[in-house]
Amino acid sequence: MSQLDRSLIAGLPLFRTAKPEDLDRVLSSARSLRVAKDTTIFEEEAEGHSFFLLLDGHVRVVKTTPGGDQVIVRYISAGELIGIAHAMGRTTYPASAVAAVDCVVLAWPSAMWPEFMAQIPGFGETTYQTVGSRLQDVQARLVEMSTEQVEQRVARVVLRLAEQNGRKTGEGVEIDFPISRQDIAEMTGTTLHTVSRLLAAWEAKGLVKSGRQRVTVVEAGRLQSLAEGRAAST
Amino acid sequence: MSQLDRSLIAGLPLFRTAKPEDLDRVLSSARSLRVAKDTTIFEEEAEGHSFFLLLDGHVRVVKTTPGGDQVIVRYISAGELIGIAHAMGRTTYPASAVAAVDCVVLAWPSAMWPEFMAQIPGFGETTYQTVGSRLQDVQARLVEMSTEQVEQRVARVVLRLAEQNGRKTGEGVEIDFPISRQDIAEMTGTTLHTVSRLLAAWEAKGLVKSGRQRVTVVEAGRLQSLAEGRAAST
DNA sequence: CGTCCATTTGATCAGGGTCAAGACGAGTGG
DNA sequence: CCACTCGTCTTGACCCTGATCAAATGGACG
Repeated sequence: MSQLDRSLIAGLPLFRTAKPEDLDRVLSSARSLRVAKDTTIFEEEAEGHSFFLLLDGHVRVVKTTPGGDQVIVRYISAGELIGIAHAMGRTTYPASAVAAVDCVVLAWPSAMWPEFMAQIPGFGETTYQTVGSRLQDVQARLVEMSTEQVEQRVARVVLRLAEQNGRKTGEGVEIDFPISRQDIAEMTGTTLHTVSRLLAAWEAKGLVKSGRQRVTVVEAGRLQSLAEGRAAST
Repeated sequence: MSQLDRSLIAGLPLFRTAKPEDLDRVLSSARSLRVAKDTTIFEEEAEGHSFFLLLDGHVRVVKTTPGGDQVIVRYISAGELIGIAHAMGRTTYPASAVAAVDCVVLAWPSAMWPEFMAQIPGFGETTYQTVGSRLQDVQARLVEMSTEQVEQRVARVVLRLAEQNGRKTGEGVEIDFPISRQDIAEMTGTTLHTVSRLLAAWEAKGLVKSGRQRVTVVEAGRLQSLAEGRAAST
């Protein structure tokens, strides 16, 4: 159990205003763990004994219905906290977290949450803003689900993922973790069949390139037009 | 501008742990206003100069899309705060608030928010829990929108409204503010036509009673079955 | 009594879900 | 190195839920 290096977390917005000795204290109580692709970090409804900081990788947050349907609530990328149910006065996790790729996370017992809140300058403020912006985000998606056609929703999701987790390649911006048609369907409330058809149609028009668990946005502008409901010309 | 009475807010969870002198301070800086039915309290996107406490009545929180569609994000009932964008680091309101009935609200300038947070014991904690539970709620609705049929969603909304804002009558539990088919449609992502047909069908089966801007749940149990996707027998 | 909404209800139709097969590709074990 | 297998993706056919279009009815309120 060697001491983790301060530089791991020093650059994060979350610890922007923390003092160096705070960082050391935070790290000394952290367990760091490696999480293999497709492994569950924590399960919906389970006792929320820990909270986590994603150091590297991508995690999807998933809710499962009694009927067995899954919905991907959001993707988390490196630098963000996961499992902060505690911050909202919950004792169980409201959703499951699954590694979309091999990940590295830091974990702390939830019992330490109050200590972090009280002792690390800016920590509380930042996390509450995070919760607030997640609320904004989910509300916006609720509106989209209520008012938009499937094609618009899928276009939006693909654009957002490319924006937030994109890697520039020769052909455009590629979503930099493996994402299946099924995953996109679970983010947009449709089926993998419909997603497949849409991506095929877009590819034919040159808007995207895609393959097995891989999507690249080629013409963001025209995809944006689709997302906004104006039919893309040509 | 007479001093407001302490008893107006003394019973609220929000001020549960506040001291009497805090209550007086809070009230002395409050404007109280009467808001007529269908009047807008604040407008989406507008500068968030005030936050509000709903003392009496019901308020609906509405988002409007560029295309002009409206979505009712939630209903607020007496005792809750509205317009707390500030708590989440926003400067503009993320949605509009409209009085569903004649209302009474207290208003404070947003500039006082930090003061409330710092000086009133329990205030910060309670509001953050509120934000947290709204996030939970919206996420749950996102899952429903993604996975359930229209009939289930409408059944759920009617049940929830009756539960949270119900008044017991001779026939069952009546939602105690005027609510149109259009309103229900805007909460469930469907059309007033479909809502009308569903309510008519349910009424024929004795599950509900309804009329102009009025809905009464008669057989909550069987409606619950519908909400959960099991077809209601008979 | 007239006007304005909310509501109802019928007819039509299309977006997209469901069902069914197959093709493709990546990893595995022999 | 190759055959096999399993999971992802594609694509066609069909059909159902619920949106859209259109009109009429009925209360509530001035």
